[in-house]
Amino acid sequence: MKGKSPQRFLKLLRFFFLYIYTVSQKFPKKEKLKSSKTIENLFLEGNTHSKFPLKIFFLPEDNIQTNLAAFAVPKRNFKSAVDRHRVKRQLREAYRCNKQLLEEIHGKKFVMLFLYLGKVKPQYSELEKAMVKLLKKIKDEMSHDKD
RNA sequence: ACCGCAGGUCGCCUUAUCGCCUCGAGCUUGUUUCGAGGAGGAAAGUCCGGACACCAUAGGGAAGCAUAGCGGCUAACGGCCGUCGGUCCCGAAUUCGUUUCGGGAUUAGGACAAGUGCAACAGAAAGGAUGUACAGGUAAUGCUGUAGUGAAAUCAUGUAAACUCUAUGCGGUGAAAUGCCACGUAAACCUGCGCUCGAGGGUUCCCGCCCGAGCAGGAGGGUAGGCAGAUGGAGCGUUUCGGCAACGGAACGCCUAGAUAAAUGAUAGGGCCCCGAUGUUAAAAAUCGGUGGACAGAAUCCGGCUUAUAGACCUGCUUUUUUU
RNA sequence: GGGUCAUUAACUCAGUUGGUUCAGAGUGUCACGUCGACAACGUGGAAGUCACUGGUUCGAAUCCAGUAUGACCCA
Repeated sequence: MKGKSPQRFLKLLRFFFLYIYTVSQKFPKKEKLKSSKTIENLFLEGNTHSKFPLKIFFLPEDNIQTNLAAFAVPKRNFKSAVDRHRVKRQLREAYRCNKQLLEEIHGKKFVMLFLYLGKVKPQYSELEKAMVKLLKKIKDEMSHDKD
């Protein structure tokens, strides 16, 4: 009984934090980039940034409701489908946890594609670092343009 | 008890937080709340066989492909089971020439007495051609035997995973099939062939049958969304009966992924197992360390085959050691 | 999801259909010659389990089956 109460307190605290900071950490179907036409357009006209082991293609788009994101891992670097899939999932997770960085720029929406360039399976923490760095870079650039 | 072989089963567990997909329910009808479910034995390779769909409710012949002792199982099969023969290994008996019996492994195993091809080297001679040595025999002769060469030597020579023949089976395409809905454009332009004297199509060719006004190429324009197909099935489990077995029948119970730029995850902790080190006479316990926990991710669905696979468990057989 | 091919010396390829005489060419490489020296040229040599594993056969780079790797095609 005595041991339970601090644990409960911590739980509540965590809930509080999550509620305040991450308004929406969800990543439903609607936020996935699916149309092959827009992807082709993205490759043709989009800008790129890279921070090893990630590379991002992005393009501002007007007539969409939310940011759209897609993830890719080349078959050349990972032969096993299981490994490819796993890296993709980790990328998706990293984006999901950090996508609120982009939502602070109001008015502009993006289409983007993350490409994994490494040849070995990554640690999640490295991926997350790279992801944060890239998103911040875009944010800075875009808010600069606005001014 | 240990080692090896064969067959079979399983193939990490659990807690918290944050997510993903499907289905059901609730209402405040929304980027919501609650509940239930969410990868494999190979999902893999795509090597076979089906179901299903469309093309004539699929015809005749040719070509092509596949299979190959015999019998059975099956929706079907190139699969599986049984059995005969061949080859190899082990053991026992034996007249020690080998043969017989038992056990195991393996086997694409029809036909060269229809025709054609090929048969290196060696050898006299490799299929219509000849003849060495020795012995025997004859009226006479490679007429006969042995030796010698070779995988094979006159014996219907060997070879069909050589062409081929025989028997059997196979129409084609493949969920990117097919049907419906929505959106959009160009029913336009150029060249060739054709419109009942028939282009073209029915996915190799010919015949037959059917369809019948477009077809082929060029440049260019539009779209590349949704729903059905599509997840209840040759389904799974238990018991029992028939059968040597593969498998089949009956009864009872169960519902078990359905994505589509493609869900089934991420992070942190605990346990279990494995490896290494410390420890100990030896073992055990304990402690510390490990990007340690195989192979691998459904894509219309089933039945096989093949290949990859850390570790754990079960059954049978063999060998060695100890005890009785 | 479905289909078609390839793999021979360090590199680029013949040979494979039709089996034994069979592993060969060019480039590169090594040695020698030529030259005062180098290039070029000439002569000679080395280098391969014919991708791997089985099977058929007297005999397999070649025939058959499986595996691995690579390439290409189909809306």
